[in-house]
Amino acid sequence: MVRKPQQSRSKITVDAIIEAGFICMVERGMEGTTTRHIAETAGISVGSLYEYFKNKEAIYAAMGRYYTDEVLMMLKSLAPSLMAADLQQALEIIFYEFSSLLQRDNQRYLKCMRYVGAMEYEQYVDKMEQGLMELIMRYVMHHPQYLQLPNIPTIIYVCINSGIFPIIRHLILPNPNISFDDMIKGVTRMIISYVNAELAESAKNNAQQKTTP
Amino acid sequence: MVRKPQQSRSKITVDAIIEAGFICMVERGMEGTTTRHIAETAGISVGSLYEYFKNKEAIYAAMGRYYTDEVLMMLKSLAPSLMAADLQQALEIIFYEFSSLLQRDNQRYLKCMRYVGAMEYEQYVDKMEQGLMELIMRYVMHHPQYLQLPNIPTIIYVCINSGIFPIIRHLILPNPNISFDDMIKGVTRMIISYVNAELAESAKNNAQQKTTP
Amino acid sequence: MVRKPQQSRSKITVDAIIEAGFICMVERGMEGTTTRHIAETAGISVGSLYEYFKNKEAIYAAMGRYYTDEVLMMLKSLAPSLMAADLQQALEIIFYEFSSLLQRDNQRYLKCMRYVGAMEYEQYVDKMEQGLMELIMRYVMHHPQYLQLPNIPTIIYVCINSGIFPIIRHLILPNPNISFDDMIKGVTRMIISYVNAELAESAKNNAQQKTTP
Amino acid sequence: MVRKPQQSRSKITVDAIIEAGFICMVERGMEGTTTRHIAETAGISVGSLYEYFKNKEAIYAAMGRYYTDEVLMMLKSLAPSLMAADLQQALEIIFYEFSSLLQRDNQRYLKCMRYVGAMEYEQYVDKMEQGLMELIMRYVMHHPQYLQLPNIPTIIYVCINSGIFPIIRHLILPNPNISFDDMIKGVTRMIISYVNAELAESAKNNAQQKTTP
DNA sequence: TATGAATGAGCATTCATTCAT
DNA sequence: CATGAATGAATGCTCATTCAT
Repeated sequence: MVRKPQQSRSKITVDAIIEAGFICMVERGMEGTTTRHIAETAGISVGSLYEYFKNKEAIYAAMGRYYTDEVLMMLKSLAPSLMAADLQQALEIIFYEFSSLLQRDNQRYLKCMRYVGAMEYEQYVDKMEQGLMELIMRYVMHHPQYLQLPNIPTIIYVCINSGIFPIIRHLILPNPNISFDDMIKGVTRMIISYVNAELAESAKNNAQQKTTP
Repeated sequence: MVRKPQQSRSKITVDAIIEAGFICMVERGMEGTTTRHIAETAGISVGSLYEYFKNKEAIYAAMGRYYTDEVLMMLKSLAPSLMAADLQQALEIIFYEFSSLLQRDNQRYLKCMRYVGAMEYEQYVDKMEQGLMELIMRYVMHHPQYLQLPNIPTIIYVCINSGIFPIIRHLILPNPNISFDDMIKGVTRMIISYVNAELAESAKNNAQQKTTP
Repeated sequence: MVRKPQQSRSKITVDAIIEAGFICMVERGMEGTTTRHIAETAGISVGSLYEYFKNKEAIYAAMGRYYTDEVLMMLKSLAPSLMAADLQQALEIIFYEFSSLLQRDNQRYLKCMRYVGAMEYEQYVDKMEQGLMELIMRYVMHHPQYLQLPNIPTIIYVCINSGIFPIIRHLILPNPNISFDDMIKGVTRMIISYVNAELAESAKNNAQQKTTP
Repeated sequence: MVRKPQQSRSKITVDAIIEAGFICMVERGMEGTTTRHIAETAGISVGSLYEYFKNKEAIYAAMGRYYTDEVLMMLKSLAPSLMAADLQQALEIIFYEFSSLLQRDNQRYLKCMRYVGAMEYEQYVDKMEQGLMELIMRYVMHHPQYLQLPNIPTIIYVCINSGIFPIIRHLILPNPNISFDDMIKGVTRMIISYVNAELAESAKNNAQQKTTP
């Protein structure tokens, strides 16, 4: 039996550093996290840290990439069941999976979201959005009725952002007047209403176009 | 008519410091902003800075309050025209006014939003949310058809967050495929569809209840 | 009836500042005392403080003079009763009066003694020592048997310092093994033994001198 | 025979910092001594200083311990010759050794004594007093006639403090009328007179007790 | 390749002192 | 005379980064 090639020594250390970065972020916040802490947590020396990362910034960048990859992997693994689901089910699956990803490991990624503003996070958002977009397009292909939708890019953009941010917001700062589940339900209903309304309008316009000429 | 006495020297300096804080935030980001920079920008000495603010933290807090007050004032001044408007107009007014507030003075407030995570921003969010809530409730009173809506708190929460965050997001990181106006249009349509759908369902349920017994 | 001439406005303020200096010293220690605190406590502005004293140093100097004067006044007022007392009584009077002076007003002077090292205290010590010396010489005149003592300056120096410092030390850092009263009693006995021993030796030498020639 | 490994690099640096602390204290007094000065004098950077000491306070504490240890070592090394000496010799040995310790290295320790009031010096005093106490008890054991002394703790306390402080006082502020040697002689004679007087009284009391019953 | 001691620029903050009003 | 806002040098301390071993 052939062993899988072991992760290289180097890869292991890099991962340990990234992991340590997340742990420090959770335990002490961004302001309280120093390179020393990260190195200690990773079980290496500060010197070694700089062997693997040019500077602190680079560690944060790697953490961002790591997070992005996790999201993309999650989307990929979700794809099959999403394809088979109706819109409501699909949305709920995504929302709950995403929120559970954010909360994994002591809310590791959620805690980091507080500080995304301080980083150049355009790159990560881009990649994640692209992944979502792809997934949604595949979903539309599997459910051709949505092909009638006008301005698909706009609709997708609006749905993604109106879906994701309220979730993050509620996880960071829960509102006592409204439970997380209710919020998810609300957001889902909103998106479905929107899509249905656009579909209905599109249908009406099409009918008109056929009648008018 | 007697003029109001000029702003006291003290008030002027405090304002100058807050203004300087925003300017530094715009020019150098949060990490790059030091008390020295703020003092210099405000045209005073470091020593004086500490005459007016206990510490750096206190300056950020004052900036937060200042921003919050601006938002509340904007909402207040908008109230009359909103009451007279239909839902779509009302939403568009709010969204555009808010986005222009965020972009005022070299995107001063927008740039600060990047760092809200690093502060204790619960207090500001609370006050702003409360202001919005009040306004919405007044709107509902003026437009009694919306009183039929079930789960009003949930609906309001979802609409606020699904409306505001996509705007902030697009201002910070515009999407080349979607213009700002299209996004606003989309969000507005989504909210209206949502509200209408909820209204319709509520009407149906009411009808059923009357028929069934 | 003729009023006593009031203290001049200026003298009153100077005294208030010195008083404030002592109060701050008691309440916050030397490190914690700022010119602002002193001015506030004195009920005047910082600006005025500098009208009356060249700088902080000058305030401490004035406090030192004030303390010295108090000691000298105490010695003066004690003189009559001391002259009438025997050595043991005289010593105990001085020791108890001195220790109560140090502890007056929340141990004002005792607290200051902790910091004398930081000041140029030569001048104050000189004046106090001179006052004591004078008093002791008067005592000797009233009690001629002590004129027999050899090396009077040395004996006085030793008695003063061996008497005063242990008192200060015990007041600052009381020793649980030995009460203040026991310590005073011990010091008094020691000095008396010393003086008697020197007297005895002196007498013996004198006798020898008379016999020998 | 194998040489002991050299002092570790770390121990050397720590010692250099303590040494630098004393030098700065001598050259610029407590107020004038900054962490920067200490670091410079020690030939290291401020950063390194804080590798070895948590803060400035900790440096002063180490200096205090260092001084205390020197005193204890001195007492230890003196013990054999003291045991063999009579009381007068023993006292003079201690007084001269102590005064030469205080004056070592540009009066390093003497200069520091000026500021002990500003520190929490109870701990150091405790250890030193304990060392002295032990030594004196051993002396008493070797010279059993002193076991007759009543109130031994009081006598020891008084002798220690009446012996030490006048020495410190004269070293800091010499009295032009009294030479250092004369002062030592005086203090020694005083202590001996005191001890002899107490012994005599104790003997008398014992005699009385035997006769009276 | 790994280490961790060393660096020093930089930060927030204080406070004695000045001076325009 | 009195005020207190303004000053800015100075302080203790941190931490990302380097480099000799």
